[in-house]
Amino acid sequence: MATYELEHPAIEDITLTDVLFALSDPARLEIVREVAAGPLDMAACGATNPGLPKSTKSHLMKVLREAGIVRNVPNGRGRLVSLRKDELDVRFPGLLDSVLGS
Amino acid sequence: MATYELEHPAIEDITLTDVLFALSDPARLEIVREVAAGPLDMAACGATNPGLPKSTKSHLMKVLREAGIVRNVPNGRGRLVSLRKDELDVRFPGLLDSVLGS
DNA sequence: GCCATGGTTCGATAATACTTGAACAGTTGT
DNA sequence: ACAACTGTTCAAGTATTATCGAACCATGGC
Repeated sequence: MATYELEHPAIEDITLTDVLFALSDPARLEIVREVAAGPLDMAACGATNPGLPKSTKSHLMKVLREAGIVRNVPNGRGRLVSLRKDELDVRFPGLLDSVLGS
Repeated sequence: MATYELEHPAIEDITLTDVLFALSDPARLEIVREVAAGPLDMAACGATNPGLPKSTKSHLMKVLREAGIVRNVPNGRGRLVSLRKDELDVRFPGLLDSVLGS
């Protein structure tokens, strides 16, 4: 069947509280930090959490994606994860930089 | 008995994830916005939530206080709530401004 | 001292969120 | 087509958090 894309919220539907909640978990925040440097294969990120079950990692990623923080697109056999930085910087100016800088 | 002060975390014990979590709830974020303008009697804040039971409000305030976002000191018969802005600005530069500005 | 006022704490219940194995779905390579 | 590989979804169990009445505590005024 066709490559299946996951749902991503439109930039205007992203809420501040959902973003803050998604970032309030250490494991998720760590993923965001890793991805902040540039897009990463899903298999590659989460290096700090080696034994993490894949279903758990998938769920963490889902929360980040549904909050509008991360974009997750099919890439070959796996998926490429990237930070929606430009969009977030417009929607919540300075937020990402202050969080990642702390 | 003596005036009872509540526990407040030292600035260096405040964690980013706890702060983000405390701010990720709409009702708590609203309280922070109200207090951002200046210290407020506890009875005065929460104007947007008229029917809120006092035990619930007390709990919301506790989460904000334990996260290190708010200071809560006895004031006459009631309590005065204030934002720990100066401290937070040192610990997490730009964070509060970007959250409150969004 | 006594009462009214303003908040905290406790306890029980409801609602959310997290974790994980197992089953399933797409893609690549042979 | 088949097998290997990645990741998603489902479902069930666990854990954390929210809610709110009732009881309690401290203060101020009388």
